[in-house]
Order: sequence, then C-alpha cells, then structure tokens
Amino acid sequence: MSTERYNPREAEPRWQQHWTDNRSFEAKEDPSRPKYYVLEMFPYPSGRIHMGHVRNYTMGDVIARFRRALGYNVLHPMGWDAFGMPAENAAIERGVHPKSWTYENIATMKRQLKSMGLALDWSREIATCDPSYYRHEQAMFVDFIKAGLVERKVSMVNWDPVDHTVLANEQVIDGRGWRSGALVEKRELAQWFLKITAYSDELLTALDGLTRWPEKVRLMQKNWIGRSEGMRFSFALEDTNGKLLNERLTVYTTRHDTIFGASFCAISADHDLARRLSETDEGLASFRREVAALGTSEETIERAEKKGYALGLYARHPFNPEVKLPVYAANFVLMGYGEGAIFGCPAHDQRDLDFARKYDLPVLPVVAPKGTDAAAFTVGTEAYLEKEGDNTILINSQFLDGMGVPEAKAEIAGRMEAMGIGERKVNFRLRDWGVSRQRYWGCPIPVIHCASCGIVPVPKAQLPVTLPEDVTFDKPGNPLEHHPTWKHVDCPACGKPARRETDTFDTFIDSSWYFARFCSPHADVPVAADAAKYWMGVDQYIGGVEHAILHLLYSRFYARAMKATGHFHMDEPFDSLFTQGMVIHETFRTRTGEWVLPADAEQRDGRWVHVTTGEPLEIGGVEKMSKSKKNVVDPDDIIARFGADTARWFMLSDTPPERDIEWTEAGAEKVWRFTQRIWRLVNESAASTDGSDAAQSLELRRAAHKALHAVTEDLAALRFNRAIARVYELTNALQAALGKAEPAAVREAAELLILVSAPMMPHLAEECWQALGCKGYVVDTPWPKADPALVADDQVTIAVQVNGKRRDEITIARGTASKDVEALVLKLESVSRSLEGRAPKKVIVVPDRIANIVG
RNA sequence: GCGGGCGUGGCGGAAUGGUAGACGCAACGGACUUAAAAUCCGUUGUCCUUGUGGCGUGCCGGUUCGAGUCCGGCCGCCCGCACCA
Repeated sequence: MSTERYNPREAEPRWQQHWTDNRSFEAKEDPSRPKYYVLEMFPYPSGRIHMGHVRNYTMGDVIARFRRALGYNVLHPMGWDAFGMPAENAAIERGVHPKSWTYENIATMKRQLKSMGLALDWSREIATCDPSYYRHEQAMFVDFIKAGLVERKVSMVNWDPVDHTVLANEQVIDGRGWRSGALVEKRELAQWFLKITAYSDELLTALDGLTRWPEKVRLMQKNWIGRSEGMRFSFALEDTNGKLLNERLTVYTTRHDTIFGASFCAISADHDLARRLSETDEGLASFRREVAALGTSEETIERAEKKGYALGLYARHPFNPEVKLPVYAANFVLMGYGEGAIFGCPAHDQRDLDFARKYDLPVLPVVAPKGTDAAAFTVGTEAYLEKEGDNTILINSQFLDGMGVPEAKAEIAGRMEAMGIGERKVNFRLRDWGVSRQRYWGCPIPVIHCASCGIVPVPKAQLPVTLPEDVTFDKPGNPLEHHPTWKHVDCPACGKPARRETDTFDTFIDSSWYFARFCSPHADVPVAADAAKYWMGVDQYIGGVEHAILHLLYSRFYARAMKATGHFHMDEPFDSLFTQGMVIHETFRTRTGEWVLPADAEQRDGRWVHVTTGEPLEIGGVEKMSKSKKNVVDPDDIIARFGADTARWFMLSDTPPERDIEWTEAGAEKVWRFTQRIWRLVNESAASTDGSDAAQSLELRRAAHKALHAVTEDLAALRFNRAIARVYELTNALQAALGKAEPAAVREAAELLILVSAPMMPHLAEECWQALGCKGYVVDTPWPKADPALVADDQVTIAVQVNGKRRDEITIARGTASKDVEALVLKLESVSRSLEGRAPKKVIVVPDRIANIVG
C-alpha cells in the first residue's frame, strides 16, 4: 500500500474553512430541538494562548461536537475577558495603548484558537472592553443601585501599593495582592460595594442543589461563606473604680455555653471604643498604630504573638456579679467579623489561652469529658476542645453544671434573651464585594458626584459612559483621575458642575454575566429573555479550579441580582461544572540557576544540554507551565509541527481530565504517529476487498460495536482518557482483521473508528471519511448507534474461586442459570483439588461474573 | 490549626464489592532493511524449587463467601481556608 502520509498542515486549514463556509457551528434558537450549552471559561487576552487553553478548549470542543452529533442544538460560544491590569502594565512599560494592545492580542489568540479547529460559534463573539458589552453592565448597575443592591461605604480596604488599587478580600492571597504579589496595606477609602452578603444564606443553601458540581468546589464555597450560629450579647462596663459606665460592650460568640470560663474581653484595635479611648491614651494610640502596621502582612500570617493593651475597663459577668473581666484591645480580634469584640475563655480556645498565659489571666475549665473530677481537671498550654464522640458536660458553671454543650447553649441563650442583653445570631464570614478599582482599563462606574445632589446614577439615556482614549500613564495611579476633562460633567439632576466617578469596576463583574450575554450577544438589552430562557443554564461549564471561589461565587450572586432587577430568570447559571487539571512540564536550568525553555534543551549522549551554548542543564521538577520557569511550549509550534489533532488527542489521552497532565515531546510524537496509523489503516480498509473469514468478521463487528458503545458512555461522562483507550482497542482490532474479515465488516469498523474518534480529531476524521468514500461529511453525520446484540457476548468466561482464591476459569453461555453454573464448577478437577477433600459448604454464583465455592 | 482529596508495575493510568494492572508509554527479543528510522510480530507486577505454585494495590486491623474498592487507626503526599470568636 503506497498511501501518502497524512499532512495536517494542508488538511486542517482546509477543513476549518469548510466548517466556516458551511456555518456548521452557528447556533440558532430552535424550540423543537433539545439544546445543549457548553461553555469554557473565556480567556483573558494576554497575548498568546497557552497549553492550558488548549486543554480546556479541547475538552469543551469534544463535548460540543459529541452533543451536536447526538442531535442536540449546541451553543458553544467564545469571547474575551478583555479588561484588566496587564493591558495597563503594557501601556506603562511599552507605551502601547491598552486598547490596541488588547485588540491585537485578541486577533492573535483568535487566529490560534481557529487553528485548533474548535467548533465555536464566532458570530457570538464578545469582548468585555467593548462599549456594546459594558453599556449593559452599567445599565444593570444603575438598576442594582435602585434595587438597594449597591452600597457606598468608607471602609478599611486592602490597598495594593504596586498596582495602586484596592483589592477584594478574595484577591488577597497570603497577605499579598493576587496579581502584583505586593504586601497589601490597610487604608480607609470610600468604595462601591455589591451586597453579596444579602444572599449569604441563599448562596450557601443553594449549594446543595448543585449536584453536578464537584464536591470540592461546593465545599470551598461553603467554607468561604462560613456560616456560624452563635449569640450576640452585651456586657455592662465599669471603670477601674467600679463605677458603671453608660455604655455596654457587645460581643459575638458561638460558645456561650463557656461563659463561666470567661476571664477577659478583647476588642479589635479598629473597634470604635478603642478609637475613642486612644484619643486620650497615648499608649493605646501607639498600640493601635503597631497593629495597623502589622496589617495583613507576613508577620501576621506567621502567627504573630498575641498582644493586648489593657483599657482600664471591666466587663461585669452577666451571671456572676463578683467577676470582673478586664477589657483589652487585642491584635488577634478582627474588626470585620461579628462585633469586632469577644469574651475570652482560655480553657477552650487556643488563642484565648495564649493570651491569658501571656497576661496571667485565670484559666478555668468549664467543659470536660463526663465523669471527670471537676476539681482535678486542668488545662496547661493546650486548650481543651471537644472531639467528635467525646461525651462532655459542663463543670464549674453553677446552674449549667452537668448539662451537655447544646443544652447549656440553649439555657444561656434563653436566659440572656429574657434578661434583654442578647439574642441568637447567625454570622457569615463572607463580606460585601468591593468593586471599585482605581484603574483605567475597566468599565467606568456610571455614577456622578454632585455637591448638592450627592450621588447621582448616570441616566440610562446617557449610557454608555465610555473610557476616554487620550490618556497618559506617566504617573502612578488612575489616568481617569488625571485626565483634564473627562471627569468634569454637569449633574444630571440639577445641572450644576459635578464630577464623574473615576473608579472602574473590578473585572470580575465583567465575567459574572458573560455566559448570559452569549445567549443574545447583539441584543439592545443586557439579556434577551427568550434567548436566555431557551439556552440557559449552561449544561456543561469547564474551567480551572482556581476559579472555584471568586468567579463562580460572583456569578451565582450576579444571576440572583439580575433576577431581582428583571434582567434574568434563574438563580444558578451553571448546571454542571467541571474543573480540569493543569498542564505541567519538566523544568530545565543551567548550573547558574537560569531557567531554560524546553525548546532550547536537547539530549546529547544521554545528557541534557543547551541547544546553542552546549551548556549542561539540570532537570528540575515537573511543574505547572509558567513563563517564570520557562517550562512552556508554544501551541503554535506544536500545531505547526504535528497538527491540531495531535495536540487535541494528547490533551485527552492517558490522564483523567481533572488531574494535571504532563506534556512531553515524546508523547506528542507518539500521538502524531498514531494519526498516521489511523490514516494508513483507513486507506488499507478502503482497499480491502478480498477477506472472507466469517468468524473474523463477526469478531471485528463485535469489537467495533463494543468500542462505539463504550466511547459513547465515556464521552457522556467526560471520561476522555477511557474513550481514547477504547479507540485504541478498535484500531488494534481493525488492524488484526484486515485482509481476513469480509469487506463489509472492515468498512463498518473503519467508519465507526472515524466517527468515534471525530470529536477528538475532527480534521483527520473528515479526511478519512473522504478517503473511505463515504457520503457527506463527518460534521453532518449523526452519532451511530451500537447494536446491542453485538455489544453483548454470548459466551462469557467467569472466574472460579475456592474460598475467595481464583483457582480456575470456565467459559459458558451468557445468562447460564446459577444452579447450572454451580453443578458445572463442582465437577471441576481444580476445584476438588483445592478443596482437599472437604465438602463444599456453600456456592456463591454471580451470574456471568464469578463462582465462589466455600468449603 | 480546620476542611477536603489522593497513595495500584519502570511511567501515565484501568478496574458497578466479583479474574488487579484495560489502554498508552518505556524496555527487551524477533521480522523487514546494506544500515538506521518508520512499520509489523512477540515478551514484560514480583518471588521461587518454573508449578495445576506462592506473594502482590502505602502500613495495621475489621466487615464480607469475596476488599484496590466499604469501616476504624496509623504513615506519606497534594489542595483549599486560615487569629472568623
């Protein structure tokens, strides 16, 4: 057979053109057909696509093509998360305008994505930096203001001193800015907030309904929202002389049962009381400065020592007037949670214990395992925390003695409520979402500040508020603030000179509703209801786990906020979520420690050296591909050398999609050879006309239909690596049968091989389809149906065990009755030998699987 | 510290409580070739006394006719959150 090699470089662009000309992937609403919306997290146009994109978009594409073949009306759109700081950094570093930088990147990346042969509907392409997109974002924000979902408050913010902007709590990682890596400082600023906390409970409880989300992601969100049930109550305060003040101290606790173990109270350094007292107490003022300096910095992370400053105030114990609890300002009490004030019970809280030991405060255990002698039970340097299964009771606690913890909590809550000093209260860890950013390349916040009218939303008729293009980046901070004219406008309410808001939105807002915009990307409302009702929710959403909290939580909130303002109809936009693993690669570095690109490393005489310098290289760990470690490969290179199908197939083979996959050159070459093997095999199949072995034909047909059946199930469950293993099996079976099986069987197997591999290698499939002389195109061919009679064998080989150890196997007709199997196995010589003369006590038969003789 | 996940050949990994190691890679042997590459055929968990054999899914124990899978306890690795009262 002298078939020419398959040439992806020639074939792939040709098929891509065919699909484009054919408008194969443009989606139209069609209520008569079942829809399927598959979406991958859209990319930030950073410059070029990376292998992580290749993996992510390949997975989505396989699903899109598979569902389409199954008869679904598939929506598979693509767009650009186009606002963000790298564009401004490019402007600062290279003098390019953020807009042109962004659009050039989009052009490059679009070309790259097209070269992957993705089944995308490009007619729905959106870019979040386009006014036709962000005008709707602004309009919805105005509606959010009216609906009370927006708040402007002065608050302590996380200030990134490198990027000169505010960060949300979610964007501070280990005390550093998520993008700049700079140590975050605390500052007080007036900021715009979206009231995500209004939905805390709702966002939490609705997680239970997201049954097709990874359990891990649901848990992460659950912990992030952080619901806790406790009590808010207040202490009477007195001064050093025992004089009652006309001010009470309110604290939050989840352990009100331990109230008799209280030995101090502590308030945050930012607490209102501490602020006021520091005006006259220089020691306190300096303590407050010290705490502020620590802020969210590294030292805090490394568990700064517990420190406090005694305020000279005492809290009266609500049930024991004899006991006075000294009140401290303390560095470990957070202003943002609960009341910013606590009571300390050292025996049962490690932080409180550390604090008490330092300041020599009493440590009185009040909870102990049942049966413990209360007088003898002490706590040393480790607080006693009850573990699961501990049977604990209250001790040293007057009227609570002998009660269990839940009972004691109920008792205290009841008494405090009766006394009118407190009530049960649910608290959340989740904070409101600060959305103001002091940056240029973002969506302008559509608000005007007027000296007489206050804050005035921009009237919808005046939207969009577009970004000025004539900006400079020669000084730090926000170019919008420096712009000579842009911020000066007349107040829409009174007409007097006023000032535009110069903050822009956090870019997470842009990505919190794009999935809905894709339903009607050209509509003159944010989301056209009919289109959204047809296409939403997203049947399969795919992206990295790194978005498990931020993007996915914001989107869930946004859906609700849009619903509340009439822009959307559902709460949960993503029916099914899949988080794929990263692409990892070996790292190389020189003796001097400089990272080297894999493309510049080569093996000579078993040693790794630099391609041009010949310098010896050390092989480092296999790590996530990153520019800093230079262990990246360029998708363009791979596609140019091997073709898109090879890159796609590699990304799906061997490793389960949720795990990290290691890219290797050798692996890519193997896949490339496999594409040639399929090509050769299909051509040989087309020419195979003289086989006549009926048994081989049946065997091949069985193999083909089994493979089809298995691939169908595996793709539906996103088990791409298993689907691919089944394709290899079919390839092997076809190869073995060539020249022996009848031409019809060979042809059928070849056709099925093409069709089941098509979602993964669409170009090669089309090319093979033509080579085999089939009608039409693979892209228009429905997914085949496996013949059940061929999928199930009529003979099965079952294992025969004696006392759970495999001793033999027998081949019997499928569905043989248990009693017949039993009779059969008891006659086996291997069985009687293994029984060593004992009589069989019992025989367990699992039909078509196994027989186990107990004796 | 809290929460979660994972430990299977030389490697990536298969395995509804039912024949552990599918499939791929690597390695080895052979065919073809002047030679190499490519391709094709075969072997490959491990041990021994090579059998109709023993052992084997991180370690220890349990449930079961039967455990990689379920339960309990360790060990190791990975991830998320982290002074949240």
